[in-house]
Amino acid sequence: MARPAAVSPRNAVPSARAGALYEVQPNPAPARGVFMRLSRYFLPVLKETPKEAEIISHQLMLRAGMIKQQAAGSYTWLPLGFKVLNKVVRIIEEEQNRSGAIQLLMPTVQSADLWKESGRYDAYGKEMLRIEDRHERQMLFGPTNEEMITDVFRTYVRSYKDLPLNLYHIQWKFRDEVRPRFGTMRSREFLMKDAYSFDLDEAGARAAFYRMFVAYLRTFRRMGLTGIPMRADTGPIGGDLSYEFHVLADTGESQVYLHKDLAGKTIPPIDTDYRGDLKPIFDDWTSLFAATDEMTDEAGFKAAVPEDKQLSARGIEVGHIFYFGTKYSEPMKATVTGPDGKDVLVQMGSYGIGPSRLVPAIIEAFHDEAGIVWPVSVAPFEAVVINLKVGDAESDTASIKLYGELQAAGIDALYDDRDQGAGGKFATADLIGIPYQLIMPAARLKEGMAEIKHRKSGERETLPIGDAVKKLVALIVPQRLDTI
RNA sequence: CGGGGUGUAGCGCAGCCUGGUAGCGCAUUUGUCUGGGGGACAAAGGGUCGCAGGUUCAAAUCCUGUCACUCCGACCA
Repeated sequence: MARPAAVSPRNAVPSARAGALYEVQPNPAPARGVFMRLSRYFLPVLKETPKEAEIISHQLMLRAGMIKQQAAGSYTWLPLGFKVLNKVVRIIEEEQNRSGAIQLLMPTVQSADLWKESGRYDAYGKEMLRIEDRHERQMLFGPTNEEMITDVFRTYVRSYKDLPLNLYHIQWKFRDEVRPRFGTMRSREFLMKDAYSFDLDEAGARAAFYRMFVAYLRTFRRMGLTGIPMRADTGPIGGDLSYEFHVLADTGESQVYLHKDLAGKTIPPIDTDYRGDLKPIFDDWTSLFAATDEMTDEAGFKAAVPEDKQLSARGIEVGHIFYFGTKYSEPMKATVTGPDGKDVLVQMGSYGIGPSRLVPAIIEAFHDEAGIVWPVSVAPFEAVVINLKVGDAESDTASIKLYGELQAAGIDALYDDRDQGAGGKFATADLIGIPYQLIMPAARLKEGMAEIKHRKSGERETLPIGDAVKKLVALIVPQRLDTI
């Protein structure tokens, strides 16, 4: 958006380039629906819970008509689910772009050759889905893209002046998990945002890491979550630059231990300068203890955190960022010419977020007995107009008018015009988790009154029809969290 | 990959042990009523019982094989 398309990497001046890269970008308007009549929409909700669903998010995603299983660990995203997934993706894109990362798109099916170069073709094991094409060439459905992005990089980038560079894409991946489960929380085919940073030296790589660290804090917060960074295993690379981001939820797959204060910590604001030194923010967050059971144990935790600040919980891993130096640039010979005229191997890092896992993670965090309770920022619809007496001229007219006004006010709204009882409509609205229900009670329309139900609190308020749209806008807009 | 479980109508299930030609609830269709928490009444449609063999006069049911899904464990965004 902000970056001139014609700038050749080769000629780019670092300072000018950095300016373009790290400019704070305005948020594009959220996608709005067209006239969305529920009677004409495709929303196959289920009254009963399919037996295969074990955890609440999986059950609710099936019941709310968000997903349909097609095979073990592989799902169709039905319209409602896809809408949420896209909102999650949009937030990720906004925060990645804001941090200076640049989006591209790499293929899902890759040639085995690249993987042989890095040595991972043999190392990866059965999780990698290997395919043979008609010419009997070895292909694979990508489980990740380090090799490919390194190939892109080495093809075009020659000079240190083109650094720093962070390229990301959001693409479907496939890992042939032995045991997929929990719906899209752990599917074989899954959507992943993976970013890859390229820097001249470790100091640069560290700065790139901090940028992603900050972007991640902001990304999860904007979805209503607190993503807590936890020191993770760095493997053979070593160092301190590997963090997993976990969302706390009872059904989380990992046991996590953390300092209580992390759970309510304020994130870096929208005007955080990504060109500046972000180490203080990193230090601030990482000075408080947080680790998975892979990195610590009960005893270590108790020794590190004062008793009244100890929080032992379950966590869902929703992101992982790490620095791996020259692990791929070395075997794949990705070098740039430094200021001294000598070629150096680029320092790389990679940064993943799983949108298709975030959707169930958000549901794990936000639901009640009646169904999902979406945060506004990722809700499939921000509000639903419930016409309680479809077919009644007065009721229809008033409902359609208000729906139109909501749309005009930029609210992503749904109109429930199904010809059925009130109970069914309420149950559906609650189940699919629309944050605000604008209820049109036939009996009170004559008096010019309507009702707003807050999904989260259950609170209902009756108000003049003329005030309803204004009120909903005032409630919804701040909760989009797109200016925090 | 080791150990269990399950495949019967779109979904949830019964029937299987003790073979006799398939049933319940929800959903769907039509009509009437209803209209503030999955409403009522009436009528209707929908299933080669996962698949392939075998036993038998006869198989959803018994036997063999196979496929799929799923749960527990080891592994993972």
